[in-house]
Amino acid sequence: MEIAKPRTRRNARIRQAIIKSAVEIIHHEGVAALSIRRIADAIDYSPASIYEYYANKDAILEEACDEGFTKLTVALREYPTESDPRVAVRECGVQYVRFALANPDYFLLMFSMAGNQRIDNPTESLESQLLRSPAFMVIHSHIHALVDAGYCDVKPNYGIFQIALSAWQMVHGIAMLALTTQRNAPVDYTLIRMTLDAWQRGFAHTVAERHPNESNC
Amino acid sequence: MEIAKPRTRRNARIRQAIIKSAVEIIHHEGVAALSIRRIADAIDYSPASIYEYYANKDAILEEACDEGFTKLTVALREYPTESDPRVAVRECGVQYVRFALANPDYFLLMFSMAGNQRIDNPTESLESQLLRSPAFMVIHSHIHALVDAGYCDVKPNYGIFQIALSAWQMVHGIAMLALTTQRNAPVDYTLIRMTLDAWQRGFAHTVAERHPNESNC
DNA sequence: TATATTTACTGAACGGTGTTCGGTAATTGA
DNA sequence: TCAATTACCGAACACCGTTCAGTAAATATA
Repeated sequence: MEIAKPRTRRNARIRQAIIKSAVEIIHHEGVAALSIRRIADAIDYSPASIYEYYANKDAILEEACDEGFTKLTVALREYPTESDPRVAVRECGVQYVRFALANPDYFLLMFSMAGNQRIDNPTESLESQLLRSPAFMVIHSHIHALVDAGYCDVKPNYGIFQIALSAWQMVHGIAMLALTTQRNAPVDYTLIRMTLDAWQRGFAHTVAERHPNESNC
Repeated sequence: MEIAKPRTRRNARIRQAIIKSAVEIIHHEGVAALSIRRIADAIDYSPASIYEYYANKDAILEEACDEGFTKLTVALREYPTESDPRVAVRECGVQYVRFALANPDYFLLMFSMAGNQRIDNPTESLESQLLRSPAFMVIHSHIHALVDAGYCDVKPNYGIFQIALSAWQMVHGIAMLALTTQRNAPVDYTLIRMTLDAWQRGFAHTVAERHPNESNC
């Protein structure tokens, strides 16, 4: 089993071709245009043959999404870690939004599939799940550097993980609203940077103080 | 044309029944279970008859989404305006997240349709478009009160509108990530309130100052 | 090399979808 | 009462994801 047999490699190549054409169709014609018959056409197979390589359409989409998250991780890593962590955090967020806007249908698909993902361990905490996600870890490590550099305080019940999650929520909201409700409007990255700087300023020094008159639940 | 004719009222009632059953199906069985034949069954008509009242399925979904945004607006208005604006802004955000989590499929549909909405005036600015949206205006007016009370500064190129948009982006990100990637995880509203307070703190007094080493574009 | 066995692939079909269209029944206005 | 409009439906079209029996090809066995 050390060396892959020809059959196994052919198998892998066809699986790859299926995913590749799926991603291309999504990118060029939108996710609505993607069908098993369309993929089969593109790789010169019959529709039924696709099912020799993937259990169903969802399995294909899942694998395409996994690739998408890998690409997203690469994009997030683009800004160097060794620079000013305040800038790194902000530019990492900018990269997130840029990726979303550059691959709108793909990005929307990634996050509409995310809920259907098979849960390997349902009892696993949200925190440990996210800490195994490379894309989230890029944000997390930048936040870590921000805290280490003293630009940001952590509280007992609101630590690096919570701040990183909040950063993800902020940039995800910017990206999603731009994709869904402002698809035609031009994107002003100067404004986005100002927003991200303001977000960051909120976590400087006084993270966990609550405003008065809190209402619970 | 002052008084509606019986035919017109019957027409309106059937249109309403179509939307009502559509919303019910989405709420009880998810958006994937919704079909023209399913709606026709529910209101005791043939599938073809539906097309006497709506041009196609998208027109039905659009009207259902409009209703959803109205319900969202009502939910956002739940917290009183006359209270401390800092708390009002935060609790308005909490209401946004609560609505999303209470109507997951409906909420996701609303924002997946939003991009397909017919644009009455394509040249209209994003700002004036949003200022006509009642749901956004609830957030906007709370931010207005926050600024008026002196808790928050405005800059020439980053005013009330931008702050309100940023607030929407923040709560939308929280809601969407909770719905898509953390659907099984329990939601901690205490943490969400801390996040929203931190967001708000970022806009206190020093909104538009940029961090060093800015990279443009 | 010849044969048995596993693998790869396909055509046709099933039940579902949104949508259209010709025809019929019901309602309306004159 | 009768013509004209409206409401409604059955049947069909073209697509979808998926299954399955059956055939062709590749592999393993002798």
